[in-house]
Amino acid sequence: MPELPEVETTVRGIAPHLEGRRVERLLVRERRLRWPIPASVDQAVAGQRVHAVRRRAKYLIIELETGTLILHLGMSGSLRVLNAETPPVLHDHLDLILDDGRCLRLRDPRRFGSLHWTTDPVEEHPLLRHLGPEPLSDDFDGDYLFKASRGRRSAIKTFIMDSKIVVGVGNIYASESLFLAHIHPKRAAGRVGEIRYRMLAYQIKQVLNDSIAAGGTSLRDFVREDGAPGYFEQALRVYGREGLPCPRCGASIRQIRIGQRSSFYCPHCQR
DNA sequence: CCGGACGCCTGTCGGC
DNA sequence: TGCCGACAGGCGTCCG
Repeated sequence: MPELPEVETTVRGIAPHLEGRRVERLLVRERRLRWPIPASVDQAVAGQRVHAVRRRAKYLIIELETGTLILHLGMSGSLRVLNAETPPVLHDHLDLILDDGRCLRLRDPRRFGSLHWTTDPVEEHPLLRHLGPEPLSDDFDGDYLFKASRGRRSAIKTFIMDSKIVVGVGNIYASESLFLAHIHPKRAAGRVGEIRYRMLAYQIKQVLNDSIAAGGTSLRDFVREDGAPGYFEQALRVYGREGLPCPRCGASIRQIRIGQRSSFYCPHCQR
């Protein structure tokens, strides 16, 4: 579900409601997320001031006074800021209850999301330690991708979805950016040239920024912190558009599987 | 080290 | 109408 733009949209939406507030308590209704939430987390966070809310890869980082909450939305998670008295519905697994009568509520039907608490520097957490650069940062560019891809035989789509290479590029934006850069998604990563990688890095930044500006993509259950959907779905060029005409040349968009994931491309524009 | 397959879980949809 | 398999925005783990 949420890729980088959806997580970024969520962070921007919730940060103003959380920063500077105090966490009254953490209310967990379902501990069995991707990893069970230890009961000790509830004790650890109670009473603490929220210093900052930010994003690293697809993780939401909530900095408290003595440590950090690391929240992942998995495939189907979404966060909303609600009055704490609002009755929970099915799959509303936890509330971070604030001192102003509101709460941050996680809904996650598939339970692939997770919540971790750490008192160590967050970048050293096992889940974050080996992550590659942020795609919207200056360390990410075509030269970096070109060097990192030498000798790689995997499909370029799989390559750019590898979080050790670059974070935040999920199944939707991988297809979209490869279309915009005119690269066939099955091309071996090691056989893509420097010029193409410059174009690809540029298009990854472009499509992520455009999606953030539209509030992300709401294919199924993603909603923003206020319950509104994102509007980038209507801007998708190839994802989910099998059989429809390519917006550039009119050829029929194809759907194939690469590494067990659906992939969409234009057979005429992408080689 | 690399690449590919699997599984975690619920909901939805298409075909029969 | 009901059932069943396929599939869905992620990602850690295991195996060759």
